[in-house]
Amino acid sequence: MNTAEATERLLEAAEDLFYAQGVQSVGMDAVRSRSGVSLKRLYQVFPSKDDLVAAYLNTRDERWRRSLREFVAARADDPLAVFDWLHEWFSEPDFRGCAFVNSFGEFGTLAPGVAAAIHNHKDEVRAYLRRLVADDDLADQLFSLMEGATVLAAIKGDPGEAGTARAAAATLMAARG
Amino acid sequence: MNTAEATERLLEAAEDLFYAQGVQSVGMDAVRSRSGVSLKRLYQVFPSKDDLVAAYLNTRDERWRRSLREFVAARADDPLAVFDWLHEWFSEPDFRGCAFVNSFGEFGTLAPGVAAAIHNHKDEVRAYLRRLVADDDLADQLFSLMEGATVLAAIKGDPGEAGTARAAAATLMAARG
DNA sequence: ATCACGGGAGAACGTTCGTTCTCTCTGGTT
DNA sequence: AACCAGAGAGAACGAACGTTCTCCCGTGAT
Repeated sequence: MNTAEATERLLEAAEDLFYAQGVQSVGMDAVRSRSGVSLKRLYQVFPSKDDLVAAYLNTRDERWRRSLREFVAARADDPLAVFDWLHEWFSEPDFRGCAFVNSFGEFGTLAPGVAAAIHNHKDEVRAYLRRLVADDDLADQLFSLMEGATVLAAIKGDPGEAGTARAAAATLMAARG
Repeated sequence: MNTAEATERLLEAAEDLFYAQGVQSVGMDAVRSRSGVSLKRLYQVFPSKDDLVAAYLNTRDERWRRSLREFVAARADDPLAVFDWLHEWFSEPDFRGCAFVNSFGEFGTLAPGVAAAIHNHKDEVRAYLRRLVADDDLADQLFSLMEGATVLAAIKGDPGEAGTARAAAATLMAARG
C-alpha cells in the first residue's frame, strides 16, 4: 500500500468515526483498525492526532461545500435550494449535526489547527452565501438560519427544521425584493 | 461545611470549569480544587461525573432562562428584546457559546442524562418563545435565528451576530403582522 | 476521658489513550 | 546468496483520569 492510498483510507476512517462518535472518544487504535493502516504508517502520515483531526475537518469541509454548491447550482442558484439541500442532509441516517460546530464544542479555542479549520469553514460558507444572494446583510441572515436549523435538527433529530428555516428565508428574501 | 453548601460550591466550580474548557477536558480533581470540597464529599453528593455534568446543565438551564425571561419581561415582553439580551450575553468576556450545544458536540447521544438535559433545555426555550409570540411557526423561526446567532457569535467571537438576527427577526415579525 | 464516627487530604488502583519501540518478515539490489 | 530498507503487528511506556481506599484528625456523646 502506498502513501497516497494509506492517506485516503485514514481520512475516510477518521471521518466515519470522528463524525459519528466525536473526536475525543475515538482512539488512534480505532482509526487504525477501521482503516487497516498500521500505527507506524499512521504516524508517518499524520504526526499527531491533532494533525489527523485538522485534515479530517478540511477534507470534510471541501466535500460538504462541493455537495451544497452542486445541488444549488442544479437549481439555477436559487438561494432557497440551500434549505432543500439541508433537508436532504438532515434526513441522512447518520446525520449528527455540523462537524465543525461539534468540534468547537469539544475543543473550544484550545487546539489551534482545529480552530483554524473551523473558522475557515464558516468563512467559506458565508462567502458562498454572499455570492449567492448579492446582499451581504441578507446573506448573513440566511447563514444564521442555516446554522440554527442544523443545530436544532441535530439535537431534536428532526429534519423538519429545514422547512422552518426555508419559510423564514423566503419571507426575508421577499422583504428585500 | 454542610451538604447544601458543598453542593452549591461544587455546582459553581463545575459550571465555571465545564463551560470555559468543555466537560471532557476538566478532571474531577480540578473540580475539587476549585470548589474546595473533598473528593469523598464530591462523590457522596454526585456519585459519578455524569451526575455532576447533568446537574451542571440543569442549573445552568434554569439560571439562563430566568435571566432571559426577566430581561424580556422588563421590556414589555417585546420578542425583539430577546436579541438584545443575546447581544449582552455574547459580549460577556467568557462567552463560549451555548453550553448545551457544546455538550451535544462532546457527547452526542451517548450519555443519557446529558442528552436529556440538552433536550429539556431546548424544549423549554422553544416553549417560552411560543408563549412570547403566540404564533408557533414564527416562534420556531425566531428560535432558529437565536441558535444560529449563538453558534456564529461563539465561533467568530463577534457579538454583532445578535444584530443580524435581530434585523431578520424584525422582518419576520412585520411580515406576519 | 474515651470512643466512635464523619470528614479531609491525598495516595492508590485500574483503565484508557497518545505515542514510541521491538521484533520479525518481505522484497528488491548487488 | 547476502544484505538492507522499509513495513506490519502489536507490546510497551508514560501520562491522565474516574473512582476508591487509607490514614489521620477533630468533634460530640456517654
